[in-house]
Amino acid sequence: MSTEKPSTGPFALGLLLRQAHWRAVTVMTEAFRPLGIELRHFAVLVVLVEQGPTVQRDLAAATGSDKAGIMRVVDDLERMGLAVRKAVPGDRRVRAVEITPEGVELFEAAQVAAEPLAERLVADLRPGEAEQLKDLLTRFAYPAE
Amino acid sequence: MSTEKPSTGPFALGLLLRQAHWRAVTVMTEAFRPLGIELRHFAVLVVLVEQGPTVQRDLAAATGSDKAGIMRVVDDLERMGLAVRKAVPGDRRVRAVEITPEGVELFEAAQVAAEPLAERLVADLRPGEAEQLKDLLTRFAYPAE
DNA sequence: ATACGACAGTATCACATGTGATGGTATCGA
DNA sequence: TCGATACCATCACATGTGATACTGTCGTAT
Repeated sequence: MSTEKPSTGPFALGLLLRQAHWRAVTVMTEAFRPLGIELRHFAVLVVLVEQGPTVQRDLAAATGSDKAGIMRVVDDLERMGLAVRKAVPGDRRVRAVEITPEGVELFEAAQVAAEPLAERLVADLRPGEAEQLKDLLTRFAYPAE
Repeated sequence: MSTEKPSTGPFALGLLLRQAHWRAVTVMTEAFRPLGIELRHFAVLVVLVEQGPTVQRDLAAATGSDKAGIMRVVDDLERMGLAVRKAVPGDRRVRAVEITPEGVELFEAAQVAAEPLAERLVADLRPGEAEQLKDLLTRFAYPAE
């Protein structure tokens, strides 16, 4: 599935981003496989840990998927016992999603599992270059205004 | 569709790559829309221009999609008159895909259309940083060996 | 008070994409 | 020459994803 090294031209950067993203996704997916979850499940868990109980609408906004996709992910998480939907007093339309103790446990296990892989991803970069890359990517991905 | 700025941790780099890649894809897709093709069509054209007539299996390897996907893309290109399947003398199993003059024409038009957008993508970076980013991404995406 | 628009969540559909099976051809070895 | 094996392109199918329509609830204004 690996692609060729791109040549120059206006598309070089895009192709590089694609390949780099693909590599990161592949490695992380592999890391999560033994835990029984996929990236998108974990992405939701991250938000739940950082923000506490969250409405599905906000989960969709925070992860970039749409509400239908979030519904399926939350369905999965609920089936696995990693999160629960709870009624919100005062607004019966919304159902807040809350992480369970099992979910927290798995989240921490995922952190531990991912750490060495994240290290290995940037192993070929010289000291400091990883931070440099993150800085450049941040400014590229979130241009001013 | 835009996601939140990622925090720190082992996943920051992956999330940044995702967001950066998404931005590049969005911009380029928009650039190709008036030409009537999509990114994956153009990706095949790039290979055809750079390497000349190419077997479908190699196209699949070069673009990262699978053989069935390549078949559908080549179907599209043939329908649009941008490429043709030609029998290969000496091996009747394979059909080499070759770009047509119309294909070359559209390829060059796409280059012209993409150039200013590629500039704009890196407009927020300081001089030289675009090359730096490309260099880092290359070493990240294609680790030694 | 009720009628209306806005919105959260759900269910359903259409479509795109990846995987396994099939047909046909070339290559190798006996 | 013939049979076995390898390989390419295609087809048919299953799976997953995004878009659409629907239900129930809330806020608001008349």
